[in-house]
Amino acid sequence: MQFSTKAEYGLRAMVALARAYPAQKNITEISEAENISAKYLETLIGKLRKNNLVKSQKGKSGGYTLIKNPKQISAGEVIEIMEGPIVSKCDGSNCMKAKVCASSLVWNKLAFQIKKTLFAIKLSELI
Amino acid sequence: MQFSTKAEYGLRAMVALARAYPAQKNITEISEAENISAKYLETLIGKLRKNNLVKSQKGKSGGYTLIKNPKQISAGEVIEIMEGPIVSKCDGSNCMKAKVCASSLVWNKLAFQIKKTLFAIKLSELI
DNA sequence: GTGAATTCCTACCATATTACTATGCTTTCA
DNA sequence: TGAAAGCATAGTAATATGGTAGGAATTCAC
Repeated sequence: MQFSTKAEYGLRAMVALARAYPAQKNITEISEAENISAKYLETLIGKLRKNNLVKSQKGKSGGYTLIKNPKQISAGEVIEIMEGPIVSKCDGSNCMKAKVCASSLVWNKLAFQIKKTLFAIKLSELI
Repeated sequence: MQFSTKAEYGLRAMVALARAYPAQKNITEISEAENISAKYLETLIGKLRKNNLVKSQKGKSGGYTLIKNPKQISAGEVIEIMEGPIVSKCDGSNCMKAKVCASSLVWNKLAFQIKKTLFAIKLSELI
């Protein structure tokens, strides 16, 4: 039940950008400040850009900026983008033979609580 | 952020044993009822035995029984055994260079909520 | 307008994990 | 005594993880 470094790195990069907001930061600055491989971070931050959490400026003196105010971006948004949807299990196909899918109650409760927790945390609180 | 089938299968097996409690069930019975590969389940249930959640009776007419009452066993116990500890991130070694480890707040809050949720659900509620 | 600094794109790669399967031994009861 | 159960260990195909490599495209400072 570990989260991958993708979620962690993505979140840390977003917080770094939140600190600079509304100014921009480039990959080198973020990767050095956060001690994350620059090349890897480059591919990760691409996901955040494609999902409209950050915008980029190309070319010399380019970099990245948050698209929204840090108050409007939640940890849940970031983590879902980096890791995919939260706890989607037991759609029925796995446990059709069991009369009642006993474990679905667990996954549903859990997914609800995780989402509630993560979407309540805004980047502005993490600066 | 998916849970593996190990957690799911382990939980379903435990619920199946809870239904039978205090009688025993064998691998074939559980695997057929839950539609889980018998051989795979055998290795999974071994973990539950080594962690003292179930006891086994060997030999002909053998099988497995819960060691405690279903009211005394939580989903959290089962899932931690099957998947390892819940959300242990950010021990400091990853993010020492950042002045404050911004993401640790997220993982700590999250781990707390996940544990609270999972340890509050008892097998007796899932029957 | 040239060059350096930056992002963007795609492919590759080593390792670990997952979800099994296979084989065979050991134990126990009918 | 033999069949039915659990126990132990190893193998394996597919996928995910956590990167690296190389270079193309863009943009700004000069």
